[in-house]
Amino acid sequence: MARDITINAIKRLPIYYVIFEDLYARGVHRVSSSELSAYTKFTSSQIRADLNTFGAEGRQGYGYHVETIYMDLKGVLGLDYKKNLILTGVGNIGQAIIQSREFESSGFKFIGLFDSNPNMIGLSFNGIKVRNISELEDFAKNNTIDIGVIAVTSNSARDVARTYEKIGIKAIWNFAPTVLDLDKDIIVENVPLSESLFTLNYLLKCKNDGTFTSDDYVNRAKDIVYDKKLGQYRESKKRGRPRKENN
Amino acid sequence: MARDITINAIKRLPIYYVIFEDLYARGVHRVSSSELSAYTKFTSSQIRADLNTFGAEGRQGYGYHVETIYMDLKGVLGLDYKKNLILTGVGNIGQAIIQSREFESSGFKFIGLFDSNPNMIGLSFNGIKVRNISELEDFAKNNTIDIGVIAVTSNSARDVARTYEKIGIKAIWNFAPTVLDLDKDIIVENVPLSESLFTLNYLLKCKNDGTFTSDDYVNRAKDIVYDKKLGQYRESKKRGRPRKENN
DNA sequence: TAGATTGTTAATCGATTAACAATC
DNA sequence: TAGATTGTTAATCGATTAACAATC
Repeated sequence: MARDITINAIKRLPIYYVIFEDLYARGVHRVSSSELSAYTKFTSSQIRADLNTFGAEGRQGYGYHVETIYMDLKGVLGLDYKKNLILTGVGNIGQAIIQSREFESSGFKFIGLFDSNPNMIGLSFNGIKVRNISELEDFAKNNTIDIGVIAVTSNSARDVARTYEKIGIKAIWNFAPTVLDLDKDIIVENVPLSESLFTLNYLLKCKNDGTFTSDDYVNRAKDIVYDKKLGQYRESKKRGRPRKENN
Repeated sequence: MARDITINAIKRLPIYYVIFEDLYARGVHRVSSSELSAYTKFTSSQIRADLNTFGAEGRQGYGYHVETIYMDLKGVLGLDYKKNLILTGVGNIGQAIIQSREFESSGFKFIGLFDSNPNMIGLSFNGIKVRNISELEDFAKNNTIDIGVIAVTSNSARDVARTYEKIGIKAIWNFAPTVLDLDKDIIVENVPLSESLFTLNYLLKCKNDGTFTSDDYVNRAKDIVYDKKLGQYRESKKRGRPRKENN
């Protein structure tokens, strides 16, 4: 039976997908939850629970059939059909995304590129011509767009987002460090580059500080909890079923 | 008194920092937890609790003094002193990172760029020459490196990581979609681009599916829980102190 | 002062996990 | 068969949040 699924579990599914894609490409046929645990650092219990959320079936004594689960995950995540993407802002990040081969095998295809810089307009990337952003509305009338990517600088991100909203785009992948204030029914996924760097730096500082005494805390294999009574950071207690007493 | 702090709260601190930086730059002097709630979609309770984790002081009836908290956050996150970065892989993503102005004001400074492509070696970005990656070990002997950035393709990411490990780098910002298997005392922050796109796509699919009936679920202002009894997704119940009964 | 807003507590839900029966 | 590993339950800890006294 399907189990409870939460946003936390949803965010782990792509992680499993990437691993299964790799296993499949390498010709691995079966994998157990404890092997997956080694790859992900999640507990094997959690992995079994997560895979169960979408009805993945393993076999006792065998584990999971890589191809089956890979295809299941493709289906669940919607990576088994074609998605049309457009991108605005053909700068460095934009070009990196367009030219990445990472997304093709999961059905993502760029069909339009836009920029406001006259030097960029007319150039081609991956066989796709860069158009003036003013042509976006017309383009949208003649093409089905599933996802809009924003790869412009912070200043113009809001304008681009509003244009996307106007032409009916319902999903936005945003690389600008800007909070977009859009209609509620538009899904936005931000890629918070600086936040990621700041977190890294903070953990490094804590390590150098001696704020954390175990490397496990820093690597976040374990959760960190500040214990008021101890007056210091400690590994969080395991949630879940308590370990059996040894007598 | 300092409150419990966990990895979840730590990850929110950079979010607050970015907001306070923006408020400060715009000359805003004070901000209340409920205003911050509007920006972040976190509850004002959570914001007050989070700011308390590092001893930030607000004033009743006034809120938080923007400059004070901004400077406090800088100190807490270690963004008030200089960090030396090197980067390997001066491709599109690499160039995007080097040329971003986003990190400078928080003390991050690139001091070395490396690549294995002969066409890149010798070029300069932001006044920094690209060196052959074979020079990295020597470079490390003569320079203090705080953070190593990996912006190469998946194939060579593990090699670069091992070189970083060898020369004693303790913090790695990894853009390659590759799990790095490094010594426990090295902190790795991955930037999982494809996972982010896959999550976006999944939420879009669920929306189109009708799997979620409220836009709030999709935008994740609310947590999503699959309720077995209802047989459908619903908003998760509020944790925390229960609402007072109205009689 | 009156109004606003913090700091903190008390309470609850959900995430997580060890165990183990089931079974391939 | 014997061994391995799943699927699921039962249990617990932590994250979260409404409330409200304190106080600027």
